[in-house]
Amino acid sequence: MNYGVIMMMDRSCPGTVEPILEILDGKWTLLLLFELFNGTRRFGELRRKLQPISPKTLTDRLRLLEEKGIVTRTIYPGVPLHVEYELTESGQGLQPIFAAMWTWTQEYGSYLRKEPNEMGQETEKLV
Amino acid sequence: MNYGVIMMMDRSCPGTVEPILEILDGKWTLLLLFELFNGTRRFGELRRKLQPISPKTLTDRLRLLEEKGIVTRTIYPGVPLHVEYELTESGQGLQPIFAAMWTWTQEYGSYLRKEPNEMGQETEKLV
DNA sequence: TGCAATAGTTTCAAAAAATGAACTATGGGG
DNA sequence: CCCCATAGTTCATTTTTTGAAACTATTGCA
Repeated sequence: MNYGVIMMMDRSCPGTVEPILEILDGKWTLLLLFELFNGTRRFGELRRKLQPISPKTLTDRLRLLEEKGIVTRTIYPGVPLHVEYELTESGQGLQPIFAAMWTWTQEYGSYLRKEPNEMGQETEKLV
Repeated sequence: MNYGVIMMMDRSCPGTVEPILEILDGKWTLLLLFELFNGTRRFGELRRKLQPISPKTLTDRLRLLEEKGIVTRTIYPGVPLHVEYELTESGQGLQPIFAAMWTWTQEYGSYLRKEPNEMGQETEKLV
């Protein structure tokens, strides 16, 4: 049973990591970040890609990410005006986390199940 | 602008990673997992450590994690009966994700802010 | 028989998040 | 002076999540 890394982080960790879950939280955040990992995006683009997200939810999310310093918002006046959203350095720095999630899914994703006992895994024991 | 890893994962990724966010989602999940990273825990122990979580929320969380194959539940009859929760292999496999979050926080945590413009960071530009 | 200690469940209320529909703002062109 | 396209905002409603309080179940023992 090797808890190496976590042992190092010990108790200070939950508190340390919580702010990040505030960032990743929310129904659409994940898709939104993936969209932005692939480059600068305009409001309308995001709205189309994340269909059927509501414009309110999209602005809520973007404002939160902006507040946390994850994205920048650049306004281009002119007709019609447009606005571009782009990841900051710390926003791009989120990638290793997603990479780790991806690795986990590769390794253990097949263990996932929705129906209890679907794959004959035992998670309940009577001793 | 180096989107290396994500570029590799491309579009398949959001769908691939989503199941994991289902696991990590929820107000208490993070603390709960940290508690279990440090070893086997009984229901009452978890309840005390996560105070003031309600027993309902705790069972909801544990049942979800069990369903997803992240924890096992072992019942020890006898008086008084007790139940132990323990991470499965895939549950322990979540650690690198937390490690990546921890690294992110070390690197960028200081950029985080609650109040708009608190640290003089520019996230809004007019071009 | 009833109490103690464990691990829950049940029911209902409260709070938080997401949605839908309609509306605002901007400014050049017809 | 109205229209177009952009990027939102506002407000009421629905859905989801969380919580609090009280209750159930098990079983050995006094």
